[in-house]
Amino acid sequence: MVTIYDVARHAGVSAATVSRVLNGHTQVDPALAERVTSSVAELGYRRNAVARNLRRSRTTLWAVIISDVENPFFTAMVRGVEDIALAAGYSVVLCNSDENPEKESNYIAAALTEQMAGVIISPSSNRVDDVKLLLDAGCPVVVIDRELQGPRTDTVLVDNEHGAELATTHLVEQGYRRIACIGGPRWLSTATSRHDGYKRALAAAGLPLDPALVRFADFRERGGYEAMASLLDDAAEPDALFAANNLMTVGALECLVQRRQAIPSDIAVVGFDSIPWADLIRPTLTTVAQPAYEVGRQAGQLLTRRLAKPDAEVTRIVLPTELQVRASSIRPA
Amino acid sequence: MVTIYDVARHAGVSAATVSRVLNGHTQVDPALAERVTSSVAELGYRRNAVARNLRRSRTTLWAVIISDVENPFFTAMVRGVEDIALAAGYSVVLCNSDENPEKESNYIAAALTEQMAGVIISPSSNRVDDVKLLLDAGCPVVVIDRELQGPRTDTVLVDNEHGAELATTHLVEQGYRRIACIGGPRWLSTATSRHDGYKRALAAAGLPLDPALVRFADFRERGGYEAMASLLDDAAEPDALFAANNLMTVGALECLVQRRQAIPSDIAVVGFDSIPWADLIRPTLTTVAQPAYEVGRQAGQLLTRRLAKPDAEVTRIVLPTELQVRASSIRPA
DNA sequence: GCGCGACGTCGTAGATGGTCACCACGCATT
DNA sequence: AATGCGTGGTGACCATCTACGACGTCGCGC
Repeated sequence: MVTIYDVARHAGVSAATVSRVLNGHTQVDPALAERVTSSVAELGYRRNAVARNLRRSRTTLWAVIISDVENPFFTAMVRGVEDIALAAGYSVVLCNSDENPEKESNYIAAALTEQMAGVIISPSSNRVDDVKLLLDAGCPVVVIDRELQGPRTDTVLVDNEHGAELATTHLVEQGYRRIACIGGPRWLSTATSRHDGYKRALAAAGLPLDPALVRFADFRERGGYEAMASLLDDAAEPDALFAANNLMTVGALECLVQRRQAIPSDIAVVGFDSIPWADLIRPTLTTVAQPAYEVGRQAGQLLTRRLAKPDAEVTRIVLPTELQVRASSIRPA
Repeated sequence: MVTIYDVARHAGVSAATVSRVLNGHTQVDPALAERVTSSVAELGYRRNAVARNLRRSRTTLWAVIISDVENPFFTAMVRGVEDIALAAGYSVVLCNSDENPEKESNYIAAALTEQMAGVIISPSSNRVDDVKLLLDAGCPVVVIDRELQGPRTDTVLVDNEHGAELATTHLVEQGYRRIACIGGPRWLSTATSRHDGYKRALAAAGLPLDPALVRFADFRERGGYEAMASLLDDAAEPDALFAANNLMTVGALECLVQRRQAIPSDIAVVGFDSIPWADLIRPTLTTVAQPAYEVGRQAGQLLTRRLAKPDAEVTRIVLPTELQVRASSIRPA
């Protein structure tokens, strides 16, 4: 392994000078700099980031802890973060907590011991302690997608309540009256906000809130499937469904297809968060679209800003959602 | 920041003893160990991984460089790698090269300067030099999904040629005669193997290989869409389509839907690599399924093995593919 | 013309936080 | 008393960065 000393010896200068040339903050005699750069090339030197990080006691890594790599929403978001990070000279370490608080804790611990420059996280739980740990250690944190009670951190969210309200109101306007809701885990702000939007729309329309039409699942495909099955089995007799995230929507659809329920004539469906290739599904699917990529970009920008100015005031960004009406929610004439 | 020396002082032992307790290779007096662990807890000490990595001149990070985070095939694969890595005490750093050789080079350079323990890569290009760099630096590499000419590395592939042959033969058996092929970038082994399988099946059936029925695209949705449009516009008049990856299949389907081509009566479709929720697409889609998660697992196992035994002989694993027949390729009576 | 101060450039050396080879010491066994 | 093993401490080392000081040059003022 060729070190900075080898380069120094080869170029006939001190290691400090090599370091200065490499980092370029300080002025160095151009002739020496030239000798250094050519020595670097000749020896094939590449600096040891580990040693560098130790000495500077910071790294150029961002940990992005997401709750599900297989959810297209999160991968799109990661792309947004990535683009900002790269432009700002950071690298992204993607960590998949899998909606598992245990794994999440581990990744947070890793971010600390690895001295990551910053963390972007979509929390799987409400365990605030872990995030506190990061903040106490002076590690900037941006919370995305899900709000966290307690610690004051930069946050990027979407307007969940409004989106859910739009979706439910749309179903009401189409003439549906027994609108079921498959919600997410009650400890996640996204789940409660979307459920609130659903309730608010019902109230605004003067419709009763029937507990028999509500299920809470886990934001995953399997959970959506089972919730739908339970709605059908318990004879709740919904004429429409609002599902609070993309994967649960897919699960519910699979259940409906399997049970030969026609959409939207037997039951209409609106999902929250788009699913890829929604156009290919038959009938095409009405969804509340969220700007996933943009959420990632904004989070990245918030993090770069905080790294530059640690004392900047805490920001909370709420991006709009949009109802995209397709065939699955249009009441047949 | 609390260091190992603070712990040592607090526990009344030397730093070496603290280190030994933390790492646990050597025997330490249980009484001392107890004092150390309680001091660690009391002071909230967490070891500095950067310093540790520097001293040991190795890390516990794997770089997984994939060519597209938004392709479900790769995310499923990453899950497989992750499960193995975690069990073996490593963490996964996910890097998205985006089919861009430039980005890929950057990530490889980062893997080197960051002293990553190993690299798992699905190459976006045939630039062998970068991979050579890793190998020369003694960094173990596992190549996945796409074969690389030249450097002898552990490799995990699927049986692309056979899968493509199965798909094409299936279309032939259904009575289709003008079977189009949308292939991938010619410099990727997956693309050429799948194209070879297509050609072989045609030859076996005694069908001519009509260049007017073949397009080469980029393994992305947009590319598939444009290739399909070109096939239709140039009056190649295919009665069936074999598309060489999942995203291009989706693109082609979108084009067909838009042009009101009925599947499979106007044109039958078989895709390579499953797409999520294929059951919800109408008609349901016939695909060649690959064991994505298993590819990741095997790659992870190969990497752990090589880390344990650097001189183990180079392994090349080829996993089977399987044709899953659904509605899109069944010729109407 | 000379002296002095300022500035720019470069080298020396210490610091970063852990790990581990090596050594020392104590106690038990022969 | 000598040997050996188990245990714990000392200090070198990993590769880099950077504060500080030294040295040389240049300009300005007397």
